[in-house]
Amino acid sequence: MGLPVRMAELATRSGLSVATIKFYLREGLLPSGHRSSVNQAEYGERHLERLRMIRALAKVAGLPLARIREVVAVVDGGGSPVDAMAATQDALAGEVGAGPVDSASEGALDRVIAERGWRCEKASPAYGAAAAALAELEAEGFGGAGLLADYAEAAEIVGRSDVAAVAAEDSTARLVRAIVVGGALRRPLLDALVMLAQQHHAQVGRGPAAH
Amino acid sequence: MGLPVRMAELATRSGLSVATIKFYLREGLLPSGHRSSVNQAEYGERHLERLRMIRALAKVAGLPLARIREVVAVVDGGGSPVDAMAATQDALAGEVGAGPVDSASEGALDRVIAERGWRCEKASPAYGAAAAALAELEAEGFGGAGLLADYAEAAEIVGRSDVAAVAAEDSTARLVRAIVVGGALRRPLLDALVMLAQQHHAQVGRGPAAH
DNA sequence: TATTAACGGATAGTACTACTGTCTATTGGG
DNA sequence: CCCAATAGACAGTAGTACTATCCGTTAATA
Repeated sequence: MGLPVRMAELATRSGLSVATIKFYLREGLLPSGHRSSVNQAEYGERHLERLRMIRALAKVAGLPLARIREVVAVVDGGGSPVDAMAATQDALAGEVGAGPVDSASEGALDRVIAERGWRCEKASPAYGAAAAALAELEAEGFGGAGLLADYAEAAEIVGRSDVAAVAAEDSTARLVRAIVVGGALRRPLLDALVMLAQQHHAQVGRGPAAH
Repeated sequence: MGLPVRMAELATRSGLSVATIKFYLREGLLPSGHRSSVNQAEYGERHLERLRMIRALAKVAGLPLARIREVVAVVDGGGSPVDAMAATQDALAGEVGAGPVDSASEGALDRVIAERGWRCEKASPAYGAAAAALAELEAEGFGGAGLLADYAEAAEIVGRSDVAAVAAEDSTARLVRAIVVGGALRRPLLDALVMLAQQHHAQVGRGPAAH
């Protein structure tokens, strides 16, 4: 009943097919098991955890396997927490920064960053993604000034809460894992909660609900 | 210099290839131009706008074309604002609800919804997505009670701001467009701002920056 | 008016991602 | 001793998002 186990049981425990696990091994997402002979290997708790992490990052956070590989490399690599946050944000922000830079929206972004006294990296993909998203919103005609301020207020709450949650971890390994996995998994939660709040405010805006 | 124009100029103005525009026509993402003969059609401002909208939804919001088709159908179809919000949330939430339902995390979600007095649809994909994301977070060991409350607070700010921004629209057509396009494009902005806030709080947490 | 470039429409092909299936040589467990 | 399981290699598949080519027609131009 206890680990370590062989391939077949790893597959049943994880709910994945043997073929898929082999694929993840080939792709460098899952480390090899402990080889006990030329055609036998044993897999432990960490392999099961890793598989759950891969599935969560792929299905919940929607990351492509190439990004997940970068992210698990940081978890495995024993990098610093700062490295872990940078790698996670790189994975989540994607290649967004390549869009056309709109100086007006970048100005608005810089203004709200200055108002809040945020210290953040202008060269980071997160900054590029924010500028690109804001430029696109304004190009489509939705760029209210109050909106950005409200969003920054909400982002401040979430960012503070995230850092506080992560700072409670004791070991560096757990801290790095919390930054990476938490960073990727908290985002869909926030997005879904925003949709629920929209539902509520849309109803309230139309007057009290009919029973 | 003014519109209407023919295919070649629509391509240069939109920055897309003729082949890509033909593909979007085939896929029902872009309505046909006004036919002036059996092999001639003229495209107007709305086609250019539609192309910008498709690119924004695809590249900024990261939606697959099948979702974009649903979304533009609502914009074109003259549905009610409620329909528009439902369709937008369906497109953004995806098929997340299919995950294993964890009753503990669903209880925590219901509790925070009740605390805030939110009126929202438990059958909506947004609720399913929130429950799934929360269950996954707890499965990975990151489920602090304070975190969910903070997230709900942030979501409330954003949801209120979104509804207020959208309510300012005058015509129903513009309102529907604001709900759909705004709903899809504001999300990456919030996500990027959260990452910037994380950067800030991570630095503050480690003491004042070295110059 | 003759020509040619662009047009709409159809079909086929390509690049990429994420698997899935099959084959082979080996070997541990019954 | 034998057979199901294994590691490893490689080919194949399904889905998404285009991209290229061809065809018959026609608008613009020389």
